[in-house]
Amino acid sequence: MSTIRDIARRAGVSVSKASLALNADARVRSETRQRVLDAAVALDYHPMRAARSLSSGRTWSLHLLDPALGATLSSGFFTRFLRGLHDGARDGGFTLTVTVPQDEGEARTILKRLIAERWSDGVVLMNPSDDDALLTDVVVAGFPHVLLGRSPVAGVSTVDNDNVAVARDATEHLLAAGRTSPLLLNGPEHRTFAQDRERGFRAACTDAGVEARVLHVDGPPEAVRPLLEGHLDEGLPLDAVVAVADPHALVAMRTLKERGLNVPTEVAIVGMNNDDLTRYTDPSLSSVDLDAHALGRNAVELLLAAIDDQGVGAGHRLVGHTLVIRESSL
Amino acid sequence: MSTIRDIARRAGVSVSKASLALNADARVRSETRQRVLDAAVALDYHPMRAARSLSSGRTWSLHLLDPALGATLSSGFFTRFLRGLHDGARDGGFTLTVTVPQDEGEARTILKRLIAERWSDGVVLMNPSDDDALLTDVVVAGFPHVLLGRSPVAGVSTVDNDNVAVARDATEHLLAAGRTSPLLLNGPEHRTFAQDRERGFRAACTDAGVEARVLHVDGPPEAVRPLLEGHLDEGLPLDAVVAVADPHALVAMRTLKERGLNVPTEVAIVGMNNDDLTRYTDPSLSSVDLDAHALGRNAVELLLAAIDDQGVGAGHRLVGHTLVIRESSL
DNA sequence: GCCCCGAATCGAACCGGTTCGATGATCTGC
DNA sequence: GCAGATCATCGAACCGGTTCGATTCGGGGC
Repeated sequence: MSTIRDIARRAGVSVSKASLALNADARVRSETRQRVLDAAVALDYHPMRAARSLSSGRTWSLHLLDPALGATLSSGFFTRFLRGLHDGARDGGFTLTVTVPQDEGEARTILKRLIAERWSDGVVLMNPSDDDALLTDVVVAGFPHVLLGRSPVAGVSTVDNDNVAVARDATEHLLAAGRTSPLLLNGPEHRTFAQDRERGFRAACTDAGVEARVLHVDGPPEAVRPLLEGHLDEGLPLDAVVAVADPHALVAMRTLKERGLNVPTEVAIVGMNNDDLTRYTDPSLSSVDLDAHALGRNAVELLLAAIDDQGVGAGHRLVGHTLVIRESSL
Repeated sequence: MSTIRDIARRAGVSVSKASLALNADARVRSETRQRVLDAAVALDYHPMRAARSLSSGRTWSLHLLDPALGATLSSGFFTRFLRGLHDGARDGGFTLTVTVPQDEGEARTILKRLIAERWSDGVVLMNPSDDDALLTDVVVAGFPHVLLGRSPVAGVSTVDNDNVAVARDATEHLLAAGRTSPLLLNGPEHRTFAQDRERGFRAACTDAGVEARVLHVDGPPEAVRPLLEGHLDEGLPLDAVVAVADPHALVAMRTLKERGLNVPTEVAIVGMNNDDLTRYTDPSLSSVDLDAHALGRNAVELLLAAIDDQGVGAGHRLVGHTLVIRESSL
């Protein structure tokens, strides 16, 4: 393993000049710089990360902190988001590190260590639960960060979809085809994304002059079944379902079929997240693609801006979505 | 931010003794150690990662290098594997870093930098393509590593399932129910896992005295459709399908239904990887769970052993699997 | 009472980079 | 031709830990 001192010796310059040359500093003549670079190539020199971090104060790494490891979202969403983060980080010369705490408490401990031990220059927060402590921590510490989703705490940078529009678009698509009794299978009532989606759903229903019905699913996708059966048992009309996530849509589809209702002729369904397998189900599932990759890239952009300029305030980005129409809503 | 010198000063000891105390060295009296620890807590001291790395030569981080980011596997598999890696790393006091090269060439560059810049103590290799260069690199460098899958190159540590048994179990399950015309929808012929699974499939067929038919799918899951249609058009008998991955199974299921064949009564199907959504499809899909979490944990264990004892040779671990029976093979 | 050994302790060196401050050389302008 | 500014250059300090080697101290054995 060669060090910068080896390079300096071979190029016949001092260590300090070698460092400046390698970092393209203007104070070194281009002819000298070339000699240093040649030496570096000849000796297959690579600066040691730890040493560089120690002296420069930059770690050149970003951190993803996700208590659920994307478990509550569709799995395809998580990998695409990760890839988006990664691509952005790489373009900025950064590395991506992932930590998966078991719960919110551990997440806080890890976040504190992460900041105190200075092993990352910034952090991406995913899926924090309703406890705002984590977000408050990061704001108080003034540490570069970005949250996926909408923040209940002020001063937090965020990247998100326009969830109102996401739900409105899905609903309008169903209503435009002449459906008149739509149902929203929504997430837990207290989560902001669920509130936004409900607002979008209701707006579309109002515009079309139809009644909006909403069920809140708290728990695994299987919880959809009894809720939906209850809805049908009450004799309420139903010819369109908007589901907060694809697994919920699939459980709904299955439940409806078992009750003798055909999808999509009698009931049309649209899910969200555009999970990998949606195109292979029977019938294939329409879904709103949230462009997880773009969410990731935008998250990193905000993060890098905060790192470069610590004084910058909280930033916010909204990322576009796409309705992917498949058989379940034809 | 407090440093170890602050701790030493407050505890009234030298910096060196503070360091020893913090690392629980036997040379320091427990009473003195306590004083140091108290000082550390009082000042909320956290040793800076970069400094520790530089002096100790350990980065306390592991690296996952995956050109495909699990894209070729079911998405649920990747996150479970990642979680297994993460849990193992955490128990060993390590951090997990993920890098996602665009292709095999970039993967090699990154691997070389990773080793040269010493930003990880070990690397987990996933999905290297058929090019053996990457594996050869890591063996030549003598760098701690572990490969997910079977290695075509000698001297590589591996973690894998017993793919022969995986396919045999799935096939036996179908044949035990009285099926007599099984078909294996396998992966690319040149991949070792596909070869192993074919062997297991054929073994089970031979034992049961039925003819083994195999189709090789190279490309996206959609490629299953024309292959399977060709098989049916030839008039070949078919009452059982073993698919190399769940998406393939779903495409097969769909194709069969469109040809008027009922699943599972006329044709039973078993997939592999036990993807998240398999339980929500219609009918729900039987699948072999490869215990991705255990694969991850075992990978880390091998890695840590190699890091602690550089002299240790290549290690190999086989992880058990579980057949999850659902409606598609009843 | 003396010597030896081990334990406790500390200062200093070290890891491999970056950056500051001083020095000497070259150039400009009058 | 010389003062003053500009520039290249280098040694040394620094980042914050770990670890080596030397020193001091106390206790046990003869």
